[in-house]
Amino acid sequence: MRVRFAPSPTGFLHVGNARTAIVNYLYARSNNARMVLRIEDTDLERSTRESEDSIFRDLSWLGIRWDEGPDLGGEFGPYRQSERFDIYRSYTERLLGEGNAYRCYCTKEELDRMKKGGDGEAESYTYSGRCRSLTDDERKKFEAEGRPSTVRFRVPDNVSIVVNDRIKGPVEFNSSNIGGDFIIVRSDGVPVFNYIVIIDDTLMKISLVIRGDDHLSNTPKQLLVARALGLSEPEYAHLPLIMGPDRSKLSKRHGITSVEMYRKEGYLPHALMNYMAMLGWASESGEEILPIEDIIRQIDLKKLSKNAPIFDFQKLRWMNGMYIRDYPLADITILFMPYLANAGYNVDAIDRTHLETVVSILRRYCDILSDIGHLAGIFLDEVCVPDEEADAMLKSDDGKNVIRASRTIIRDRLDSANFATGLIPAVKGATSLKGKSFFMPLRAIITGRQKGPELDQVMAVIGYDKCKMRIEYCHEHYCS
RNA sequence: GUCCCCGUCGUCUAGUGGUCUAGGACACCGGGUUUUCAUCCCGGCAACAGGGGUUCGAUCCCCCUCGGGGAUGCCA
Repeated sequence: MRVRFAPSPTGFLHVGNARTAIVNYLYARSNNARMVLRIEDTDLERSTRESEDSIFRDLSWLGIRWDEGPDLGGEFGPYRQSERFDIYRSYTERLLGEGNAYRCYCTKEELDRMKKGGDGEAESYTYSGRCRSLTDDERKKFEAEGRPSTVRFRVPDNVSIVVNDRIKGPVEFNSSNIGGDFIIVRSDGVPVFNYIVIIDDTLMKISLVIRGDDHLSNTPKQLLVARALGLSEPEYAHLPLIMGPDRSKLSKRHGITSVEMYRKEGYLPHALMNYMAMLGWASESGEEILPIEDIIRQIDLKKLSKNAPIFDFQKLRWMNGMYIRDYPLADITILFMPYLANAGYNVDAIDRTHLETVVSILRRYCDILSDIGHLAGIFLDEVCVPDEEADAMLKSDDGKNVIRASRTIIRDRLDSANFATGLIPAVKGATSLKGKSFFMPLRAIITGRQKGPELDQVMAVIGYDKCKMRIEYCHEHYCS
């Protein structure tokens, strides 16, 4: 059994394509199938090697592994369509020779005119078939004029084509309404997708094509080509497209859509894969967060939803947070380090055990790794410059009272051994404040914020010196 | 326009001719824990698109309508 993922390298890996890749991968793992990575780079203008590299990197980051591809080779290569033109050429000659294809000399301008003329219904246009039955003389005349030509596939009349889709069930098309004779080779000699995709799928012995729903309507064209060429036909499974909140195809204007951006913002690959697997599928138990291995064990094409799901950014975020909280502490600490570095901390200089303690407290506040950036200061900064809320609190009478009392007490009555447990009751007694009017100012002094982890926990971690320094800082700024 | 696909809480889904007073999760709202916030725990709100059939009985099967999406490229 063999499956394939066939991206075109014309940009970053989009989450929609990523889901196709993920389902292919999960299916392959679950059925012990080989996974082929094929690069569909026949759009010479838009395809770039950089895109290809970034797609490889993003797939790898997600944890997707393939068995054959441009980077690994394999017995059915080459795996870039741009390196297979000779193969396609021989098929084109056969099609031409057997009358299943013909040269079309219509220019773009002529085609445009045909579209606009007629009924005025540009939308319902199908190629008129003007060049379908050119005489030898007419053909020679066009050639003599030096007219460039495309190659069109001769679509037979009124033939029923049934796609036995593993997700949708049988879908019937009639050859008479798939848009007429379609171009299979451009005037510059480069073959087009709808033509060569089926050649590659059969040559690469793909048994099941799992791809996006947007290809379903094109499948009859591909099947017709296969029949004309006598090629075997793969099975198909068309995945519903992922939608944006407005129910149109998910795109940039809906939010982040590139896998690369999710990686950079601090989503975990397992969380992303788990979420994407849940988009259109449910586990037997109804659990939504489960190890990839369990998903592989349970996944079943028949259980995939036929509805096009809306991508729920919020739920992905939530799920990522769950992963962050469940991760082994030592590992998640390492994953947080680049984000701490990015926020300006010299992570290598910080004791690892201390860092793990900080992370163990702060990860409860993080849905994505980058969230730690604005929280780390509570533990890692020397002094915490109060934010707007904290500033207002510290300017109040209660605020100043607490600052003064804290300063006196930590300087004169406490040391590093007893301050963490002693400061709160001592200052409370000295100010005779209680409840929020006591804790909120103290929190503002120690952390510069009005919310965050429990104060005694913070103090125990930052230590006497840092605590004292922060109190002195506030005294200087608010009481003098 | 034409062809094709799809319609269960706001969202992702479970369910299948009676066990459905339709289950779970996110979001939202309320409560508890936290003298804060978040985490965590408990509770609540909320859906079978509409209309016809078939049937003793339809969310489930069939048809129509409506709604959404995709295709209709010398893009993939």
